[in-house]
Amino acid sequence: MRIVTWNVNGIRAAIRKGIDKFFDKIDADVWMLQEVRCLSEQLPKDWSLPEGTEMILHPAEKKGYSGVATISRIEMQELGRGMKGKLDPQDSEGRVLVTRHNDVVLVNTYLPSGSSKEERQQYKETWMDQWREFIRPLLDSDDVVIVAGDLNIAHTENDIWNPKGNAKSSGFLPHEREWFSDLLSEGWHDLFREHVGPDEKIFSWWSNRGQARAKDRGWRIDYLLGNKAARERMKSVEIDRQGGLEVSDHAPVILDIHSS
Amino acid sequence: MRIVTWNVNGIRAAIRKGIDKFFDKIDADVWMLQEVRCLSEQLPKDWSLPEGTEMILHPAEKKGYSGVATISRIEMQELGRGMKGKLDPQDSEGRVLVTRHNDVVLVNTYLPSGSSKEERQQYKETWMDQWREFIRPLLDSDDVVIVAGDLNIAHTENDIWNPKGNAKSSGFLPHEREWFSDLLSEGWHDLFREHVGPDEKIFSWWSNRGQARAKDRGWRIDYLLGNKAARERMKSVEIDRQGGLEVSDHAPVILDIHSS
DNA sequence: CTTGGTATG
DNA sequence: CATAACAAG
Repeated sequence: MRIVTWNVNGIRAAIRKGIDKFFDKIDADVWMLQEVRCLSEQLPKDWSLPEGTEMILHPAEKKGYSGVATISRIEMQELGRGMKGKLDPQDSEGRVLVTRHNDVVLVNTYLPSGSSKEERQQYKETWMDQWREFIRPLLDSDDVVIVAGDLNIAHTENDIWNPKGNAKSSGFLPHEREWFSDLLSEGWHDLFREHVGPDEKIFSWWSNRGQARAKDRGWRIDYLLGNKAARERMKSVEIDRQGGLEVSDHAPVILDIHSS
Repeated sequence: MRIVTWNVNGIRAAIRKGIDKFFDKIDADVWMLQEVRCLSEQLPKDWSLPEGTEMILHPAEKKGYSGVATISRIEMQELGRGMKGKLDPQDSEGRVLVTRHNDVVLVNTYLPSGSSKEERQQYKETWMDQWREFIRPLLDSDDVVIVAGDLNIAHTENDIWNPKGNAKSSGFLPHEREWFSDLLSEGWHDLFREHVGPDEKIFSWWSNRGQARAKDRGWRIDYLLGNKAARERMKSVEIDRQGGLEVSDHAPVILDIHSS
């Protein structure tokens, strides 16, 4: 079974740039997309989902902003939207979508960015704490649980091109990195990192400014985190850098798990 | 002496699309541009005016909106901005710029559009009346006086592709057309119309919607109006339809006058 | 630098 | 349908 997370940075732009080619090429069972920036009714009329798939789209209330969607070619059951917490009980920003696909539970997540203003950084941090609480009960499930998406945090110095220069950047602040470490201490597995080992510097996002993409000045902020059952079923994880060139400023992160 | 009026629909876009080619090709002494939608400091750093010319730019206060500019390769003296009336004494929308070029006085005008909402139609009509008062004293000048620009009104049935279907459209309302007739009764000469005669249907603007440009479904709303002295010096007037294809949704209107 | 929304024409 | 500002990332 193949599961992918991808921040598409506007699904309509992604469609124009040929996202379909990647749907075909990567041939996944489930796609968790973030930042779709689109309501269902805004999808181009002449576009259709990959053959045999269905999509659950959970948009933000604000048009053209945020929003996640999960596309599946295996039976999909919606388990919920949002975190039911006090911060944003209706998940008006379209950031969390939970689905079940047989014995696999997926939490498609788009964690807020804090880089625009201090107020949003505060929001991000409150959100982070609430999300950690929200996913905690899933840790001990016997189901394969994968919480994945754009978490807007690079964890280690090997998850960012220039750790020194970004020590004060939102997304690489010491307490954000600690929060991430705590998450792993609780029992979540950073599947890509565990698959490739601690030393690889491989990124999933590159700024559009300057020559960041060409010079591979990126960050790894797109994750697949798994519980014990997921870790045991993991076969391989890779990042398709090509998708981060042609379609989005993020690359798809691809997980293969052994069948049950 | 060659004098041109042209609504460029954003001078920065016009520069990208090759307005310089038209500066060279048409080789005018004075250009009256409307809808420059630009402050001086926003002009591209790598762009320069045609050799030997100077420009007076009178922008709107609101960024990216309206604004007129006059470019001259002969000595130019600024006579004033705005109409000094009560409607908009500072001409905050950048709609009127008066210049002198030896014995020629030019009133570069961008008359408000009324098509967005009724409130703007009211504004347009008040503006029209005030402008007529403003230019009236220039009628009896011994100088050549040319009031020109985008007047946002098609005068006769030969100034619009579909007079029947537009009888209720702002820009072709009966009272707007009457206002135009009154202007001519006062003594202003519609130089293009007097040059080509009453029967020609030649337009200066085409909507960007549909196939209006391809099907020549246009309006003549860009004018050069002259006083008696101007009428006597008139040699020819033509509309360069090519400029309305390659650079703007409006075409340049070109006046040649005999030298004094 | 790019997305998408909006105001204006 | 196009220009340009803007908010957001």
